Amino acid sequence: MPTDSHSPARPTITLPPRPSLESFLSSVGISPGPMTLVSSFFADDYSPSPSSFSQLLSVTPSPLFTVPPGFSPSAFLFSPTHPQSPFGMSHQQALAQVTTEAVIAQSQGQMQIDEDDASEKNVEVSMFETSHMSNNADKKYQQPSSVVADKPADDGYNWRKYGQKQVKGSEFPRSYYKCTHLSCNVKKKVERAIDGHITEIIYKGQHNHEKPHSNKRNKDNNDSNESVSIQPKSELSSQGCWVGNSDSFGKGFSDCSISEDLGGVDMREEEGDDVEPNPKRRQVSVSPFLSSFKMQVSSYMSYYKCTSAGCNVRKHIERASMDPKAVITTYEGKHNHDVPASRKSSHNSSKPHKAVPEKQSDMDFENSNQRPIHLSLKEEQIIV
DNA sequence: AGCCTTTGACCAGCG
DNA sequence: TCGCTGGTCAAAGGC
Repeated sequence: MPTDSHSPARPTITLPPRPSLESFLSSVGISPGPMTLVSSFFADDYSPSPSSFSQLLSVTPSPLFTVPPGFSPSAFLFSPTHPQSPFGMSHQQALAQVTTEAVIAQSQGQMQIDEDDASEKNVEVSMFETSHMSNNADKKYQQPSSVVADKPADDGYNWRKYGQKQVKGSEFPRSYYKCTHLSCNVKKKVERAIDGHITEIIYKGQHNHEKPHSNKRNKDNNDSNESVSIQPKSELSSQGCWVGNSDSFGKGFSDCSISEDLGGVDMREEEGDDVEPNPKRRQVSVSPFLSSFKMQVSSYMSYYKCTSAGCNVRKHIERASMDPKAVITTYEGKHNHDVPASRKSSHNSSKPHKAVPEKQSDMDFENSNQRPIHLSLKEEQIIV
C-alpha cells in the first residue's frame, strides 16, 4: 500500500482486491490479451519514472473502446451496481477519489473511485470530451457568459459552479463545483486549459443520492443518440479485444453497447502515427445517462514493473487511439513499500499531480510529434 | 421565477 | 504576526 509519508495530510487508500479482469472478460467471451483495462488507482507518488519502474514489454494495440468526438457526456461510468463489472468492485473501507492523469491535449480522462455505503458501491471512470467533443467547453472562452459553456464534465450528476480561482502553480484556472442535490456535499474541482480542455478533475466526498435520471443534462445527452449495434463476441476477440457487451457490461451501465458505425464522426485518428490495426473502428457507447459515450482507450501499451524488491505493482501506459497525444496510465496492484526518497524529493519540489512527461513514456511516444500529457491518479479523500 | 455562472471579497491554514 | 494560497461565500447578472 502506498504510504504518503511525505505528505501526512494525504490519507492512504485501502482497496479490496479487485475482481479478475481476465475472468470478467472471459465471462463476456473476450480473450483479454495483453491488456488490462483499469486497475487499482494508486497514485502518482509512484508515478512512472525510469527509476521506480522497469519496462516489461511493449505491445501493439489493444483497442478497447472508441469514443467519437461529439459525445459530451464526459462521463464514462462503470456503474456502481454491476457485480460482474471489473469496475464495480466494492470499496467499503475507503472513499478513494482519484483523478486519472489525463491526458490530453484533446481529451481527458478521469477516474474516480467513489466509496459508498454497502448499498451503493461504485467505481466511476470518467472520460471527458475531446476538443472536438467539447464544443461547450470551448465556448467558455468564446462566450464567457454562457451557462452551457462552462458545464463541468458530465458525470451523471448535476453540478453548480460556486467559484473559480487561478491557482498558483497551475497555468489553468480552477473551477469549483458542488453537487446540486439537496444535502449532498460532494464537490469537485476542475481545471481547464485555455482551450477548454479539462486538465484535472478532483472529486471530493461521496454522493448520498442516486444519479439524476431525468434532468436537463441527461435529456440533452440522450438527444445525441449513437448508433447501437452489438458486436459478435467472436469478432470482438478477433478485433483485438473489444470490451463491451450489452449483457454483461450493460447490466451495470444500464445500456452499454458496441457500435461499429462512426457515422462520419471525426475520430481524430492522427495521420500515420497511430498504431491502430483495425481498419474499422468499433466503439462502446454507454448510456442512457451517459448517452453517446464511446471511447477508444488503447492503441499502444507499455508495461512497467515497480523495481522495488518484492513489489509487484505494474504500470501500464497506453496511448489513446483517439488521440495519440493522450496517455492513459494504469496501475495494477499496491506498492508494499514507501515512496523512494528520490521520488519524494522530486515530488515535493514541484506541484503534485502535474506530472511532466517522463522519460520512459516519452520514449514510448517518441515517434509522436507531440508529447503525451499524463493523467495523474490522485486520491482526494478517504472515509473509513 | 428559478437556476446557473461570474467574480471580488472573505476566511482559514500554513510557513 | 504577516503574507501567501486555496477554498468558499454571496451579490449581481444572464438565460
